[in-house]
Amino acid sequence: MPDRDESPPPQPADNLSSLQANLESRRAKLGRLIARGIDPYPRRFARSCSAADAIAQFEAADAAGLPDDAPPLRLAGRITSMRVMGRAAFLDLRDATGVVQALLRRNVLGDDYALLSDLDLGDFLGVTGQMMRTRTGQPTIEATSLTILAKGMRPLPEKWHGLRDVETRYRQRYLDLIANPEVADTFVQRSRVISGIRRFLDNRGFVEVDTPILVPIPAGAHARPFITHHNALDQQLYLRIATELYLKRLIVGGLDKVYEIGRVFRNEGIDQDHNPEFTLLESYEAYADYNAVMEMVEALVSSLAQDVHGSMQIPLGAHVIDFTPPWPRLSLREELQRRSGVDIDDYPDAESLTRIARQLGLEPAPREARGRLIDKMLSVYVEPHLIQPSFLMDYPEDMSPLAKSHPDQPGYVERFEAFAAGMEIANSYTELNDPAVQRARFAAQEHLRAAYDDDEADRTDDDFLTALEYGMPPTGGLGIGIDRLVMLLTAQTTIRDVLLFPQMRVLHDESERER
RNA sequence: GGGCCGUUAGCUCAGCUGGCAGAGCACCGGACUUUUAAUCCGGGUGUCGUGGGUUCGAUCCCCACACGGCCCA
Repeated sequence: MPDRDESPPPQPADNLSSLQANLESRRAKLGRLIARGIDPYPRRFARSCSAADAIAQFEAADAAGLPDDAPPLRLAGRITSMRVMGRAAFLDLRDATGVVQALLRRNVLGDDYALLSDLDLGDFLGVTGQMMRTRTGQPTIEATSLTILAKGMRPLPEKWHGLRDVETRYRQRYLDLIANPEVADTFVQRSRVISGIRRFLDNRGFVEVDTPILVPIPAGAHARPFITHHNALDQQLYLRIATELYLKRLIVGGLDKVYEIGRVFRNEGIDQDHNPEFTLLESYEAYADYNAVMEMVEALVSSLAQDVHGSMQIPLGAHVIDFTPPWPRLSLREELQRRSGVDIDDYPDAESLTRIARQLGLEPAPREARGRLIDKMLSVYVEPHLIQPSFLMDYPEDMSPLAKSHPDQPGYVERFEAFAAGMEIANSYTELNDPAVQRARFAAQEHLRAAYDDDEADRTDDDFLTALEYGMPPTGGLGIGIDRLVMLLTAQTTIRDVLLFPQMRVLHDESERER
C-alpha cells in the first residue's frame, strides 16, 4: 500500500469532462466570432438551391458539355464532416436533400478563411461559389465566401456509428434524425402514406372533416379514456377514443362520404404496437356496405404500397407481404374452429366459453365477457397466422355493438377486420342504423360494464341515438390504424419507429434531464 | 402487473476471479492546398444510472429504486 499522505490532491477545477471541454471550446469560438463583428445567428440566407439540386444541375450541365460560366451558387447546410489540411479544407454540408462537399482554400477566401478555425461539426454554414469537380470527380462547391448561419453549442453524436441508444433516440429525436439519416426516410414515407390516403379518398369524393377531440362521452370503441376537465364549463371531458359516432352524425346530416385522419387517445399500456395516442383514419360511405369497404381497403392499401414502397411486395422480417388484391376473405367462426378446434356457436354464453378456454390452456379472467373471450382466442389462435393480407369476416354481435346484424347468421354482424403480418390494420362494419337496436346494444354494453367489471365496454351516447332516430342511410364504415399501416409499408417492427415522439416516462432526476 | 437483460467519457463500445478506469470518434495544441471515417505528432477526458450494504478495498458481489429494452399477462 502506498502512503497516500504525500500524494498531491486532485485538481477538481482543472479536470473538465470532455463534454465541458467541448462546450467551453464552442463558447470560446462563439465569443471570437462576436468579437470580430460576426453575427453567429443571422436572420436569413438566400439559398439558390438545395444540395441535391446543386449536384443534379452540375451533373446535367457537365453532361451537356456546357462551359462553367454559370452564376455562382449559394448553398447552405449543417457541417457534418471537416477535413482540414492547413491552407485548404473540405467540409460536408448536409440539408434535407443530401450532402454537398465544399472546398475552402485560403488563397481564394482570403480573410474569410479565418472563419474556419471557429467552425465546429454541427454548425450551419452558407457557402457561395461555383460547382467544380475534385481530383476524384466529386461535385464540389468551391467557396468564394462563407457565412455562418447558426453556431452549434453542443457536440453531435458520433458520425460513424450514429446514435444507437434507443432511449436517447426517442427522447431527443432530433439527434436521431441528424445521426441516422434512414430514420428521416421513414418519416418522409409516413408523410407520403398520409397524403396518399387523402388523395385516394378525395378522388373518390370523400370530404375530410374535423370532429371534437374533447368529448363529453368517450364512445365508439372498447377502450379506457383519458379524463380531463374544462374549467369554464366546470365539466368533466374526455379525450376521444374514436371518431366514429361524430362521423356517423355527419352521415345523418347528409354529407354521404366523410373521413377524418386524427389522433385518438386510449389509456392503455405501451408496447411494440401500442402508443397511448395514435393516428386513426375513419371513413363512412352512405349506401355502401362492408363488402364495398373491403374492396376499397384492398385498393387503398395496395396502391399505397405501390406508391410508397414502389412494389406490392414488401419484405418484413422473415416474410414478404404481398398486398396485391384480392385478399382472402375468411370466416371468423371457421378460422377459429380450424385453428383452435372450438366452434364458438357451441358455447353461447360466457360461462361455457370460459370453461372451454380454460381447457385450451388460456387463462381467462374469473368473470370475462364472451366477446372478450373470443377476442382473446382470436389473438392467440388466428391473428398470428394472418401474415399475408386477409380479411376476417363476420364477428360475434357481443363484441361489435355498432355493427349491423348479419342477415343469415344470427348472433353475428357484418363486420370485418383486415390483418397483415399478424397485425390488425383495418376494422369495418356495415353500420347499425336502427335506433332501437342501437339503443339495446348500448344497454347490453352497459350491462357488460356492470356485470363483468368491463371498463372498456362501449358507452351509451344518447345524443348519437337521437341522431339515428332522424334516420341514417345504409352506410359502410372503416377504421385504419395509420401507425400500424406505416409500420407495414416501411418495414418497421415497432410503433415507436413510426412515431416521431413516442410516449416516454418523464425523467425525474435533474441530472438526467440536464443531458 | 411478473420475469429476464441493459445503464462505464459528448457519441460508439471494451473492462478477466473484487486491487490505480480503457480504446476509437469528437475536443485541445502543432504539421499539412484535392480530402472522403483525411493523415501524422502531442494532450486528457469520468457522480462507472441513483441510494444503501458487504469488504482492508466495489464499475465488479448483495438489496432497493430510477430509466430503457425484450418476453409473458
